[in-house]
Amino acid sequence: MSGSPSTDLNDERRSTRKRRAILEAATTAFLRNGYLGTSMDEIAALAGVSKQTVYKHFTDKERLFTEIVVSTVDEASDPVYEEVLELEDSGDVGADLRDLARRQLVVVMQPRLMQLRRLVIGEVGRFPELGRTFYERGPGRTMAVLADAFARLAERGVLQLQDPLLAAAHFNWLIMSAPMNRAMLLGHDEPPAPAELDRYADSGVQVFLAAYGRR
Amino acid sequence: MSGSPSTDLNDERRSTRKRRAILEAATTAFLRNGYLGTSMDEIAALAGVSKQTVYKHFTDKERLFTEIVVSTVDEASDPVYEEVLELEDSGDVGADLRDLARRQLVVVMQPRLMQLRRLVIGEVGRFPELGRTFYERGPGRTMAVLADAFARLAERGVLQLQDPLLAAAHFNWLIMSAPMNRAMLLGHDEPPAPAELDRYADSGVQVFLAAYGRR
Amino acid sequence: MSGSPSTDLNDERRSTRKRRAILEAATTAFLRNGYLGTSMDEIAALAGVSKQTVYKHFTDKERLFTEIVVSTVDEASDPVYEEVLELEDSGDVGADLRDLARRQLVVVMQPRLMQLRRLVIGEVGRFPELGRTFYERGPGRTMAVLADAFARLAERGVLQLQDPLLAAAHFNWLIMSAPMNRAMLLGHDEPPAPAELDRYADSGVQVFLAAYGRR
Amino acid sequence: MSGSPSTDLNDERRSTRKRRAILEAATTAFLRNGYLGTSMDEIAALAGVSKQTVYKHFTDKERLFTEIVVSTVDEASDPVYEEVLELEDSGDVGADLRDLARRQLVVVMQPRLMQLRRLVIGEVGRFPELGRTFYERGPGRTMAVLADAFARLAERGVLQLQDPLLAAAHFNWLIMSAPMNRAMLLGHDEPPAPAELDRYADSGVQVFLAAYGRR
DNA sequence: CATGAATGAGAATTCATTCAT
DNA sequence: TATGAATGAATTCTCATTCAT
Repeated sequence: MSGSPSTDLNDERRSTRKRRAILEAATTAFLRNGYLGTSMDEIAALAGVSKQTVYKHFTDKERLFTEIVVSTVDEASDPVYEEVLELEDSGDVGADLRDLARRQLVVVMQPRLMQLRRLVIGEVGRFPELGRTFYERGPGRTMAVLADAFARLAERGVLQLQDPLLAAAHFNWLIMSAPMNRAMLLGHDEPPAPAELDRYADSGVQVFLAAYGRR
Repeated sequence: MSGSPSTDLNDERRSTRKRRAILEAATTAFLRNGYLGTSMDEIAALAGVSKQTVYKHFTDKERLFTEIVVSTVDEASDPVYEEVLELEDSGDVGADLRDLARRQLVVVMQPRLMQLRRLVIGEVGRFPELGRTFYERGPGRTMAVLADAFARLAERGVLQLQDPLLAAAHFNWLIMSAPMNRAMLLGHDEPPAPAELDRYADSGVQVFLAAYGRR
Repeated sequence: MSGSPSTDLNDERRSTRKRRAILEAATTAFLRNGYLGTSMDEIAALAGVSKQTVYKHFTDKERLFTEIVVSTVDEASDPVYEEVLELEDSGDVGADLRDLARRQLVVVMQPRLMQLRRLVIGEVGRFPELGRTFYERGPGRTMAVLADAFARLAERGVLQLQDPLLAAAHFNWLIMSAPMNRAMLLGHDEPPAPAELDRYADSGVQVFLAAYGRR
Repeated sequence: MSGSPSTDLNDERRSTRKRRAILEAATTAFLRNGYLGTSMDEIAALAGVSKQTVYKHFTDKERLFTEIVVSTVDEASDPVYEEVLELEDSGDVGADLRDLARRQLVVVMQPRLMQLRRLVIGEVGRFPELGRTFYERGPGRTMAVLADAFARLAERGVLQLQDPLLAAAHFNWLIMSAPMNRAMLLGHDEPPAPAELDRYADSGVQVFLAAYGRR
């Protein structure tokens, strides 16, 4: 029963709802127009709240910016990270790695992540810590777990390698650099055709295995 | 003859000198602070000329920006391109490719080029054609000549490959991606230690040859 | 109940009050100094509001300008138009027309209308639609109703005419052109002496009736 | 004889040629874009001379402006004035006046004169003396000679009138006001069709004669 | 004498941030 | 608490006029 819920609860919910609306609006705007290219007015209008409310929640344009960047970095890179964690040894390394590579590429090439990458790179001068954050929670973290996985596979004799981290880097960039650099500079913001991505993934794995596979 | 030089010549020289001063100032400023983060006042002051003079020479902020970007792209990517052209077959492919890779890395990792890359990537939304220009005159061109060179080596049986362009992409990114992505995001704008670069180059070539070298 | 009025109402009133203040300031400034000769700073200062507020209400200098011109045109020409609507046949056409002519002249020669006319004419190149608006809602409309009235008088045999619109034009300009052209070019912005206006009105009507009155 | 003409003469001619070029350019620009809407740069460029040269010849923007306005007023109104001077009594006043009216309308409605009229009217606030000049050398002068002519015709009994100046005003505006007001506000800058002008002229004369012709 | 540059200011417009209601 | 207004400065661009060469 109860009847109308307490005003406090309502307020709290309204507040968090607004907060989320602001975060979404800010993310959209910043990803599209960059830090300087986005105005607080724009964000407030897009979120459907007053500017005051924006400031109440985030004190600062800088603060709002770093907040949305950090949370978008996490949100976008977690799936990539988790893919790697799930890497299993089915007995056919080639198949396993191809599978991993394909899935990773799909996630990494999502428009939102591409835009985020551009945003962070473009603002490295102004916000160096955001670059570091992006690197560490993104490629850095991915390559670190990948290195762990490779080390385990090497112990079992499935791969042959001295430096797991180097191997992880090679794997990572062999697969992603070509499409990513194209997308980054050519502005292909629709995710590339899956078939094309698969080709990149498969040929990358092939090169990787020629160097690191069992002879 | 001789005596004092003609006024016309002086004027012409003064004009081109100023033009160059503006270009340099603009390049410095844009590379450091981005498109929106740079004001025309700043550029004029840095160049030691009046704002009018800037506008007389370049009509527009946009125009000035694209001009400096395009010319910096050329200036910075030409050396990379020429390295590849000079690739010769000394009988030891490994040595040849290592040599090429090392030299390429040094040029590509120059701070100025890194900043330019950041600048262009950060402004792809506002200036898509600059992204295309950068890609085509930069990595695109490099990989195209590299593919040609690889095709020749394959004809002589020195390399084994089906798709020269794919091989070129693999070579290119195997060598450059790791340090470049670090530098791009971590803002290491001093060129990385040569020894470190050499390691990246050598290990990249090793992987490449495992896949594409004669068995 | 009652007590202090609600904030919403206050806001609304404050907002519309400011809006009106801006419109008045803009009208004054534009009428006095023309479109280019008036700055937004000036208008804001004159209205006692901030520049932002001006822009919030009107987006644009152009928009503000056209808005004040259109509304001033209406406000100034409506009385002229209504004079004509009230034209009645008292049995003495001469007296009726003289009366109409005198009253019309007084309204038309008001300083504000003179300045508006100058403003619009001077900006016809930049704002052609304003010229059209002025013509249609001003002399065009007046002459159209006048033509109707004349047609009715002709039906009753009080006037003799073939082309009511032509007769209306003759009436209109016979009465107004002489003083209007003087005022327009000589800048007499104080309304001319009524006695003088009456002479213009009466002699114009006399000529008109010589041509269109019953013989 | 002679050979190459003296440098002095050449200079002088070059100078006057440039002066004329500047005047033409300024006239074009001012008539098209108004006083504030025209920049000295624009004029210099249009005249194909340097800004310095413009200033050497005319000291000031104001001076240049008043100069071109005054000379354009004369150049444009002289023909109107001369038409009236040539008014002769052929025995058929109606024909004579119709002839005069038609010719006057054609001259007065020329685009250049329309633009000049707009320009002067629009700038009356800034340059009141130009308004006066325009009035005096334009309609004022025309009506003055017209009044003289009418006085002579009245002496010979061809017209009946008390106040020649008033009759002249009536004649003048009866004929010109309708098309001129349309053109002034509707921006018809191509001269109206001659047939249409003739209708205005003829009907105006008809009304005039009904009032001032011999009974 | 004429060209390019400089000056110094002022235009329109926008912004981040803070009051007042 | 949230809205409209204000602040105060900055930005791009343009202008009339004057030096210097």
